[in-house]
Amino acid sequence: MSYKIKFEQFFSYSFSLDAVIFGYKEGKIQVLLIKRAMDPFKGSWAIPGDLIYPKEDLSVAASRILYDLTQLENIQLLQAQTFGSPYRHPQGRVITCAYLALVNIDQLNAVPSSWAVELKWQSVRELQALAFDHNMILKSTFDVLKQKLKSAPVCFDLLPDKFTLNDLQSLYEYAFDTVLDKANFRKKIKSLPLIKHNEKQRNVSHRPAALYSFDRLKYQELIKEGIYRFKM
Amino acid sequence: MSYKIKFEQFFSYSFSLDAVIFGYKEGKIQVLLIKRAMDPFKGSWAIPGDLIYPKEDLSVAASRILYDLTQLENIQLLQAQTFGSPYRHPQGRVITCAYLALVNIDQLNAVPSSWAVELKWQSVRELQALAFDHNMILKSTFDVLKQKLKSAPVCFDLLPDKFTLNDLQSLYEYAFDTVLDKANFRKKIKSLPLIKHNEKQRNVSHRPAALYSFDRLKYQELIKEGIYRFKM
DNA sequence: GCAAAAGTGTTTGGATTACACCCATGC
DNA sequence: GCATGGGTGTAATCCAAACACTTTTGC
Repeated sequence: MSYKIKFEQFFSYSFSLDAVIFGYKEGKIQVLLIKRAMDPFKGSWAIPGDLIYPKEDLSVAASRILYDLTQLENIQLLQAQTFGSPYRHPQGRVITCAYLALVNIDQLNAVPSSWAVELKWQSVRELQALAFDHNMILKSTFDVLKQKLKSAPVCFDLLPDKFTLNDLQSLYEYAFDTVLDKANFRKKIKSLPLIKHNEKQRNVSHRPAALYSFDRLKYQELIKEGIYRFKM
Repeated sequence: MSYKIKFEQFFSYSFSLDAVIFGYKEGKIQVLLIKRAMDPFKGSWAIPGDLIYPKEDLSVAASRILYDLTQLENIQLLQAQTFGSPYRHPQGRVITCAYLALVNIDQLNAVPSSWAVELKWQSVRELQALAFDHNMILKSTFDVLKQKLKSAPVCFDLLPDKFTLNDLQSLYEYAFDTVLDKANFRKKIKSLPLIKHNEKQRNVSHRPAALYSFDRLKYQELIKEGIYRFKM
């Protein structure tokens, strides 16, 4: 069988990358959205994303695009699903690959730039209609996040450096839309390398909770020794 | 910031799909490879894959490409990773998305066609150097397969309709490169909806093993009721 | 003292592990 | 009978769930 289409015509696609950035604030997992200054979908909220350059590697492009639109730097991006429905972009065939990252919202300063005129964090369970097929992309990427939360200690990327055990529990409860037993949750995480600080919560009208940090070095050691495997 | 590159120039990529087909034979997980009749990598073994058509959906294209090269039809394909290193294809920028499928080798008849001159099943743990970055693609896709084997009853797609419990155990042992306790393995799978046939193995110089089938309908029911969750 | 949330201990039943043992077939 | 794998039972242990209880803070 031979091609009915000339070889050159195959080179008529475009490829874009979307950076789905997840954070955690006020008990909710939130996603970073930008308001588009250009058509198509001018004025709509969208996941930050743009076309790749000809000689750019995918993950490098994802970082560059995220920086261009939000000024965020040094964020570890992870590949999720690829979307390529022929008519997903009104101006031509654009196949897009979603990347995801988990960040601590308080420790970074996102600023809208390039064609992003505005920027906001929106909780993933209260989303309006987004540009393109971005609702679908978000849903799929959130599923990848949930998978990650079960199998790797990425929850600590979402939390501030110092957090309470109840913060940690609430994060999992929000992510999986369940209620967990406090005592059992604490037993479960006992095997994790956490540092307990002397510091405590302040200005709460109840017993203040202890503050913890995740011991990344110790975690690396445990993994290297092969004794421990994270599982939630 | 504005683009230094004209919009049209972004439409100078090509996009391909690779179909990583896994089977199970002679106690080994095998992958379907084709021998390339064209440059680049003429004569090399490769994962079946080709360029997408302009108006084609990704999964549809993956099925069409698999059919073009191997005559295999009606195979459920599942998206895995996307690979887009700028120089992975010597003739231009080709980003590729890997799909995977699990098949029963004995129940299908793959025939090399189009530019595939030859075809073979090769065990995934004894691979030679493949064309392009296909060794990397295969490794990554095999990881996805292992993930699937843990979380969904896809093992039965690899096995013949009637199989012994030892076949099933050997499959998992090969996939995860471990040795499992027979008695404990059987206890674990007791919760699975298996049909035990009256038939037995033949012409073996030891006690013949009973033959089983996977009860897909019952499995669907169990899942719908939400009582059961597959886990290995 | 009271409300509110932090934090801990105990019991129970089900799953996992290790290991020993019996069974059916061909030769 | 014996070699070869098929197939099962048991006890020890670990783990998860359910739930009750104690502690510390602000007001």
